[in-house]
Amino acid sequence: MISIEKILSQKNYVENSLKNRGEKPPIKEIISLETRRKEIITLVDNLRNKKNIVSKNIGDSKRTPNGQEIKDMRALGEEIKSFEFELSKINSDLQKILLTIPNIPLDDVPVGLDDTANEVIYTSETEQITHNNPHWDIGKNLNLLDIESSARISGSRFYVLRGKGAKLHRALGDWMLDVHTNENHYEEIDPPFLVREETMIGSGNLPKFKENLYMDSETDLWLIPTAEVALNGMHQGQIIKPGELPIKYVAKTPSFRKEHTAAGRDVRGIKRVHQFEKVEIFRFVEPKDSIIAHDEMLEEVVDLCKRLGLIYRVLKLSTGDIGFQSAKTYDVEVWSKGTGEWLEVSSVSNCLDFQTRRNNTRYKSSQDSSTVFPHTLNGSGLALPRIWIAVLENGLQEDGSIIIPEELVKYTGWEKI
RNA sequence: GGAGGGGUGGCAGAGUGGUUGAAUGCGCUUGUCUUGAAAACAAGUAUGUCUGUAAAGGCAUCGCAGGUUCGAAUCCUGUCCCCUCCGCCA
Repeated sequence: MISIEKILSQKNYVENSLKNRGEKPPIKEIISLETRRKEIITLVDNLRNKKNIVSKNIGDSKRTPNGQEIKDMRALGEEIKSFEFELSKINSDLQKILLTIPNIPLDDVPVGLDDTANEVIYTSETEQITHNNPHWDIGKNLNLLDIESSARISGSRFYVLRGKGAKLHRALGDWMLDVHTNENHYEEIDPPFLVREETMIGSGNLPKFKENLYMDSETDLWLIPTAEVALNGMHQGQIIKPGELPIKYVAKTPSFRKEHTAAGRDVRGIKRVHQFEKVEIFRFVEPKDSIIAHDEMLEEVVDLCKRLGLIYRVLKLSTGDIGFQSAKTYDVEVWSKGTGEWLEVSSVSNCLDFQTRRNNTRYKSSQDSSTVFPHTLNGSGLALPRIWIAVLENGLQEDGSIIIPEELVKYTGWEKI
C-alpha cells in the first residue's frame, strides 16, 4: 500500500497519479480519518498516563487503594475503553481503504487509461510470419495435447499434455530454472501453493481481486495465482538483516486463476487456462537499486526468448494497464505463428515498497541502522504453456514435424518431434 | 483426530499480580588498556507511535484477540503457531 505520509504530504501528486490509472481514491476521507486517529491516540495516551501514575503510586507505597481512588480509576478505565473502541474502528476503516488503493506509477510510465496507450519499445523481427497451424491442431495431430481428456477430468480451460508434449513442457521449466539459478544467481524456492489470506493481502491480490482466486473456505487457504504471492510472503513481518539484500528467488509453481472476467474469450487452445505452470523470478532490493534491478530482470526474461529462437516484443505498459501492485511494468510477448497473435509470456514489474508495506517486510540498513521498506520486483521467466505453444508453432516444419530449440535438447533428449 | 508441553529482547534463558521494557549469559557497538590484536574492565545495545526545531518526554508492545483487577509478561477465556507421544496417511 502507499504510505499515509505520502498521501498527506503530496496530496495533489497522489491524486493525479492515480487519476492516470482511472482511480479516484477517497483522499478526503483518508485525511479526516488520519486526523481523528492522531487526536484519539494523544487523548488515550494522556488518560493512560494518568492511570499508570495512580497505579504506580499505589504499588510503590504498598497500600490498598481507597474507595474514591477505585471509583475514579474505574471511570477512567471506561473512558479509555470507549476511545480505544473508536480508535480500532478508525484503524480498520483506514486500513480497508488503503488496501484498495493501487500503487502510484513511476513518472516514466506512459499515461493512458487502457492498453491502447502501451508503448512497444522493441520488436525482434520487423515482419511476423503466420502459418495457420495453431497449436491445438499440431498438438492433437502429434498426440502432444489432449483437450478431450482434460475436459473429461476438469471441464473447459484445462489441458492434458502427453508423451513428448509433457516432456517438452517439463524440459522448458527445468531449463528456465537452471538458467536463473546457474547464470542469474537466483535461489530456487519450492513454496506452498496454498497460502494464508494475509499472504494474499501482502501481494495485493486481496481484498480487491477475490473473484479471480480459488480458495478453500474450510481452511481459509487460497490457491496462488502466481508464485509471486508465495515468494513475496517469504519475509512477512520480518526485519531483513544488514547486508542480506538483494534477495533473489526463483520458483516454478502452478498458477490458479478463475478467469471469470474472460468468459468466452480465448476458448480455443491452451492460451488461457485455469491452471498453468510458470517460472517466476522475484527480488527484494534496497530502494536505491530497484530501477536498475527492473531492467536487469527484463534482460533476463528477454534473453530466454532469444535463446529459444522466438519472435518477441517488449511493451512498456501504460498507467491504466499496469497491475494493481505495480509502479511500472514491462510485458514481453512472443509471436504465435499458428494463431497470428502476440502472446504475453512475461510481465516484469517494479512494485517499489508497495508490497513490503503490506507485508511489513523491513530491512535494517547497514549505514544508519534505520529500518526501511525494501522494494520488490517480480517477473515471469517465463509463463509455460504459452511458451510451449510458441515453441511448437515456431518449430513446425513443412513435413509436420517440430524442431526443438537447441538449448532444450539436453533436457528433452531429442531434437525433433 | 486424541493426550500432553511450549511460545518472553539479535540468540539463549529467568520472571511470588505492584518502580518488570523486563534478571542473567552470549552476541554486537563504543571506550580504557595494548605497537596491533586477544583478554580484562566500563558504558551502550528492541520496535512502533505521539508531542517537540531539538533535548527530552508520554503511550503501546512478553504469539494474537478478548476478559478480570486500582494495577497483568504473571490470573481467566478464545485463537494461531511450534514440539513430543498415539492414531491415520502420500
